[in-house]
Amino acid sequence: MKKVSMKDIAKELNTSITTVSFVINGKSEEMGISPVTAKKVRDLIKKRGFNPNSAARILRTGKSKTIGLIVEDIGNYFFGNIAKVIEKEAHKNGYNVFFSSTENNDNTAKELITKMRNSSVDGYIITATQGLKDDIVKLKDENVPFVLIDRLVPNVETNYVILDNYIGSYDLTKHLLDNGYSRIGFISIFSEMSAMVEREKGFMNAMADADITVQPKKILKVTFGETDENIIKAIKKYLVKNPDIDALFFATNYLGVMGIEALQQSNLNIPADIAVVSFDDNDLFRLLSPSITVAAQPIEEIATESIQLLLRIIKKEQKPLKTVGEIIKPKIIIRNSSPKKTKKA
Amino acid sequence: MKKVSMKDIAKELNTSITTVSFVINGKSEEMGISPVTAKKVRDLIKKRGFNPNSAARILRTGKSKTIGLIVEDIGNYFFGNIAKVIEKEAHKNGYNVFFSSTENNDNTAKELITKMRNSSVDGYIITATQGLKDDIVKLKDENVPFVLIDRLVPNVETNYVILDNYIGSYDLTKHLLDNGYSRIGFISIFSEMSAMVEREKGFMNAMADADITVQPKKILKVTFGETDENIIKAIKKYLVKNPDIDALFFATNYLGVMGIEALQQSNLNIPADIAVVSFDDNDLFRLLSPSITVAAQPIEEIATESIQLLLRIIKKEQKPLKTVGEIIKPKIIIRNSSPKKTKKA
DNA sequence: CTGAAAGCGCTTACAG
DNA sequence: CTGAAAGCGCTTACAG
Repeated sequence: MKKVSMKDIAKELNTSITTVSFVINGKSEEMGISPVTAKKVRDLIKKRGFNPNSAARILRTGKSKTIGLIVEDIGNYFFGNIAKVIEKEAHKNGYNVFFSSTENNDNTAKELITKMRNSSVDGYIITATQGLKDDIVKLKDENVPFVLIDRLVPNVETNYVILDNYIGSYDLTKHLLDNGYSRIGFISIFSEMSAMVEREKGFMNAMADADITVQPKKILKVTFGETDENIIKAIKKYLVKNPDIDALFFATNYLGVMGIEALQQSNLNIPADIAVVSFDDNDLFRLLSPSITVAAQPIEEIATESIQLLLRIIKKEQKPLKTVGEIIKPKIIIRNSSPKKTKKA
Repeated sequence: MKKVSMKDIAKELNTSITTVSFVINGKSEEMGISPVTAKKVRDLIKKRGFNPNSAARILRTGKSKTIGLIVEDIGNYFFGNIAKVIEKEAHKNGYNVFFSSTENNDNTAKELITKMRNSSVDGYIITATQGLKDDIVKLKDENVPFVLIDRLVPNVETNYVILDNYIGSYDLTKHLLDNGYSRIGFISIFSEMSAMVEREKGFMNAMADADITVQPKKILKVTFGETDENIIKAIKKYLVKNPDIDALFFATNYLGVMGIEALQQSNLNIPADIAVVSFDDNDLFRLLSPSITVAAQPIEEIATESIQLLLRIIKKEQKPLKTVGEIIKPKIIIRNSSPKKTKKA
C-alpha cells in the first residue's frame, strides 16, 4: 500500500514533477502553467488522493508550518483553553500546533525545546519554567521566533503576552480591604517566576498602602507539583495556626480549589468565617455557593494575541529582537465570597 | 547561523557519515565501531550541540516516532487530562504527541487525520466524530495503527479503549431509584456515538427494570457546540415544562455544569427540590455544596491503556486488525446530591 | 572495523 | 510554457 507521490502524478500525466509541484503550491499562474495542464494535475491529485509528504517538504524548505506550544500543564483549565484557542487560530493561518507540558520542570522544558527544534517548528509559544533563562537567550540569539506567555524570564528582553498580575492582585486585595477585611492571608507557591512575584507584590503593596503590616506567618507558600492531599493538609495546618484571619487570597486557580476543599474540611464557612478571593476563574468558582470573587484572565485574548504576535514575527512583519509585548488586563469579578464585612460582636 | 549536520561532524573527525550515524543510533557496538571512535564522535556531538534533523530521518525511515492524538476538545477537563497522561506515557517510550481538537466536527476530524498522515505519524489515538466511519475504515484497510477512545464507530471492528457507559448509566440510575426517586429527567446531547447511546440505554433499561415508563418530554437533548447560554436556557425551559421531576441525570460533564447553573438560576435546591447525578467527575462536582453524585471515568487508566495498546500495535506485538479492546469500569461516587428521598407531605 | 553512494519526496534555480 | 537536475540531511545495503 504505497503512498502516491508527485512523481507518480507526473508520470501518469506525462508531465514533469516541477509542473505538479507548481500546481500544488498554487504557483501555476505565476509560473505560467497552462490552465488545461493545471486542471489535469488537480483532477488527478484528487482522484489519486495525493497529499504532499511533509517530511520531504520540511527537509527541503526548512519550514514546517508548525508552531510549538509549551505550556505548564495541558490538563489545567487555563492552559487547556489557551491551547484550544491557539490551535484554532493557528489552523486558520495554515499552521499546525505541537504542544507539550513542562509540569514546571526545567529539564522537561529544555528537552521539549530541543525536540521541537529538531522538528523544525517555525516558532514557539512558551510558558517558561524557572531555570529556562539560558535556553530562552539561546533562542533569541539564534533568531528563532518565539513569544513568552503567562510569565517573563527576568532580565531578558523578549516578545511576550502576559497578564498584568500586579494590578489584578492589587485590585483583588483592595477589594477585600474596601469591604472591611484586614487580616488577610495570602496563599501562593514558591516561585521566582514573574507572574507569582508580581501577584505577591500586588498583594503586599495594597496592604502597605492601607498601612497594614503583613505578618510572615500569614503568607503560605507551597511547592509546585506537591500532591493535592499535601497542599490541602498544608492549608489546613495554616488555618489552625492563623485563627484570626478574616479573608484568604489564593494566588492561583488550583490553590483556590485546594483551599476551598481545605476550608470545607475545616468546617469554616465562606464568607461568614473567612472571605475568599482567588486568581483565575473556573466553573467551581462561578457556581459554588457562595460564588468566589476572582481576578479572571481573559483566556481568549491572551491566546489570540500570542499566536498573532508569533505569526507576525515568523512572517517578519515584526522584529523579534525588539521587545514588543502585550500586557492584558485581568478582569475582577466580584461575587459572593467577599461581601462587605459585617461587624462581629 | 547554520545548524550542524552529521556531515560536519564526520568531516571534523575525518570519518564517514555512516560511522556518525551508527553512533547516534546506538548501533556502534552492533556495527563494530571501535569504542575510541565512538567516544570521539559522541564528544564532538555534545560539543557542537548536534541534533539529528527529524525531517530527514522521517523522510528516510518513514517513521516519525510521533503519535497523533485526536480529541473532542482539549480545553475540556476529561480530554485535557487524557492528553496529559498520554503525552507523559508517550515520552517515556520515546514518542512525541501531536494533538488536536475536533470540536466534534467531522470535517475538522477528517482534515486532522490527513494532516497527521502527511506528517507520517506512526499511529493515532482517536476520539471519533459522528461521520468519521469511512475515514476510520480507510485507516484500518491501510493498516495504519490506531486506537479509538471514548466511543466506538458503529459496525466497525477496531482496537479501542472505552468506558462501560451502559453500566455507569444503569448504576447511576439504579442508585437514584434505590433512594426513592422515580420521576427522573435525563439530559443529554443529540448523538449517535456509542458513548451517548449507551448512556441513554443504561438509563432507559434501569427505568424499565423498575417498571417505570419514561415520558418522552422527560428527556432533553441539546446540540453539541451550542453556546453555554443556550444550553442553560434550554435546561431552564425544560425545568419549567417538567415541574414534577424529583431527580436529574446529566449525561456528560459539561451538561452537569450547565445544569447546576440552570438549577441555581431557577432557584431550585439540590437535593431538596431535585436530586442530581452526572456522568464524569470534576472539581465542581466534588466541592459544590451539596457535592454531586457521579459516574467517574478513570482518566489515568483510560489514557494509559490506550497509549500502551497503540504502542503494542505499532511495535507489531499485537495484530491491529483483530478487535482487541479494553472496557474500563466507571466508578460510581455517591455524594450528597442524591440522598435517600424524604417523604414529601 | 569503516566508507562511498543511493535514495526517501519534495522545491526551486536554471535552461530552453 | 515546461523539464532535468541538484540538494535538503539523514539511513542503510553493499563493498572492502
